Amino acid sequence: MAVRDALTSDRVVDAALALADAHGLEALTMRRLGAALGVEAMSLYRHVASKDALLDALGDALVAFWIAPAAEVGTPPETATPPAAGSPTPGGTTTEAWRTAIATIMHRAHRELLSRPWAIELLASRPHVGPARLRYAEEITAALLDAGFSTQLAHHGLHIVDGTIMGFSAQEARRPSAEAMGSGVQRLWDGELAAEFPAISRTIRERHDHGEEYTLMVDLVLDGLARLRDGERPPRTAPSAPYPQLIG
Amino acid sequence: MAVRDALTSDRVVDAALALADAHGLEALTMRRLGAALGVEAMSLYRHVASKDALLDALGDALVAFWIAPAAEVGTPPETATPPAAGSPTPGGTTTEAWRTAIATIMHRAHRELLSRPWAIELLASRPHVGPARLRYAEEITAALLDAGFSTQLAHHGLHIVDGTIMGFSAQEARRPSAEAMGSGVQRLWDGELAAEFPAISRTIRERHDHGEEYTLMVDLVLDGLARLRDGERPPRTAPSAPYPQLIG
DNA sequence: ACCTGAACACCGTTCAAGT
DNA sequence: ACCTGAACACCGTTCAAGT
Repeated sequence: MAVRDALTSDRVVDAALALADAHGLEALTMRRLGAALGVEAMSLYRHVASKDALLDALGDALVAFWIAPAAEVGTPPETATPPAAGSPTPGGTTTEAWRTAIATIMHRAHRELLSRPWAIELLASRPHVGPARLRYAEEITAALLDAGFSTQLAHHGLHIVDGTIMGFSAQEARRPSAEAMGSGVQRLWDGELAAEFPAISRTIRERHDHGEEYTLMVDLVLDGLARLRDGERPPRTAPSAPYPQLIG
Repeated sequence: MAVRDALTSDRVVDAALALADAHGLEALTMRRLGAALGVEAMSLYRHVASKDALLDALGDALVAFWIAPAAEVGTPPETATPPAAGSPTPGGTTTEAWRTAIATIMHRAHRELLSRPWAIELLASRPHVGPARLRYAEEITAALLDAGFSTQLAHHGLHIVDGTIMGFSAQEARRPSAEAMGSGVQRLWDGELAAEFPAISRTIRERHDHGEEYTLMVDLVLDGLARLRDGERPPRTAPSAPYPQLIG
C-alpha cells in the first residue's frame, strides 16, 4: 500500500534508478521493479513499452544530470546574441567562456558517471538519443559555435568531447574492479610479470590522482580544439601500416 | 558430427565470436553456442567456468586483434635498447616513432571495434583485463617511456589513449543506429526541432568523413601528449561550479 | 481503465546419471 | 574422462480474465 497513487512512467523510471542504485543493473528486472512499486510486473507495461524502452529512458535520465535544469530555471531559448568569445568569466579570469562551459559539463558528466558503477555500462549499450542527450549535445555545440568554431569543426568537437567523457569514464570505472579481481592486474602489481610486461610494471605502482588525470585530459582536448579553431593543425601522424603482415 | 575433435576452450571462444558475428551478441547463449558446436549446452562448462568467463575471454580475443601477433613473429622481449626518439620512420618522414606506433594501434583498434557492431558493448561492460589487454597496455606504455615520457605521464598517457579509443569508437558506433531509429535524431535532420535545438540543427547536416574525424582526434591527443612531455601545460580550465544551484 | 494470474518460450547453471 | 537429460530458479512478454 503506502504511496501508490497513480503509477506514471516517470515514477517507473525513478524506481528503476533507485533499484539499480541499490542492487545493481542486473537486479533491475521487471518483476523486481514491479515489487518495488507494490505492483505486479505486468502492470509496468501500461506505462512503459518494453524493458528496452525503460532502459533507454533510464539512460536519458542519467544524461539529464549532466546538464543544467534549464526547463526549470526559466531562461527563454534566447540564443540570438551570443556572448563575445574571450569575455572574462564571472570569476574575473580571462579563460574563454566556451572552455569553462564545456569543462563544466565534462566534469559534471564524469562525476555523475562515476557515482553509479552501472551508469557507463548502461549508456554504452544504449544508442538511444533522448531529449536529455539532445539538450546536452545542444549545449556543447552552441558553446563551440558561439566561440567562432565552424559548423564542421563544432560537429567534430561535439563528438570529440562526447567520446572523451564516455571513454575516459569507462576506462576509469574499469580500474577498481580490475584491481579487486584476481586478474592479471594484481599479479602485475606484485611484480610477478615484470619480465613479460616491463613498461606497465614500471608505471603501474604510480600513485596518481584520478581527478587530476581527468582534468589533464579535459584541458588537453579543449586546448586541441582551440588550436584547431585557430587554424593550427597538429602534425598528421599516419599509422605505419593498416595491418601487420598477417597470414590470410 | 563433422569436425568434433576434442572441444577446447579456444574452440569455444572462436565459436562464440562466430556466433556473435552471425547473429549478434544477444544470440550468444550457452544453448545456441552448444548447438553450433554440435554439443549440448552443459558440455561447454567443462571448458569454460561460466558464461561471464566466456565473455571475458571473448573480449580479450577482440583486443588481441589490435596488437601485432608478437608471440607468433618470434621477436624476443628485447626492450633493452629503445630506438632513439625522433628517428625517421621507414617512410622517410621525421615523425617521431612513438607517434607512429601509437597511431597505428589507435587506428587498428578503431577499425576492429567498428567492424563488429557488438564489440564496444561487450568491452564496455567487461572490466576484465586479460593477456591481450596487458600486451596492448604494454605496447602503448613502452612506446611512451621510450620516447622520454616520465613514468607518471606514461601512465596518464595510457589511460588517455585507451579512453580515446573506446570513447570515440562508442560514440561513432552509436551514430548509425541513432539515425536508423525514429529517435529525436531523425526529427532533427528534418529540421523539426530547429527552434528548440538551433546549434545541433545547424551542424547535423554536415557531410563529414568519419575516418577523417577520428584521425583528427588521434592527432589532437598525440599532439597534446607531446606538449605535456615537453613541459608545455595547457591552460587550466576550471569548471565554473561543480553543480548548478539545484534544490536538494 | 487499470491491474492480475497463469502461461509461453526462453535463460544460466546444478547434478545425478549415462557411456 | 567426457557428455547428457532432467530439473531448478529465474527471465521478458502475451493475453484472457478479473475489478
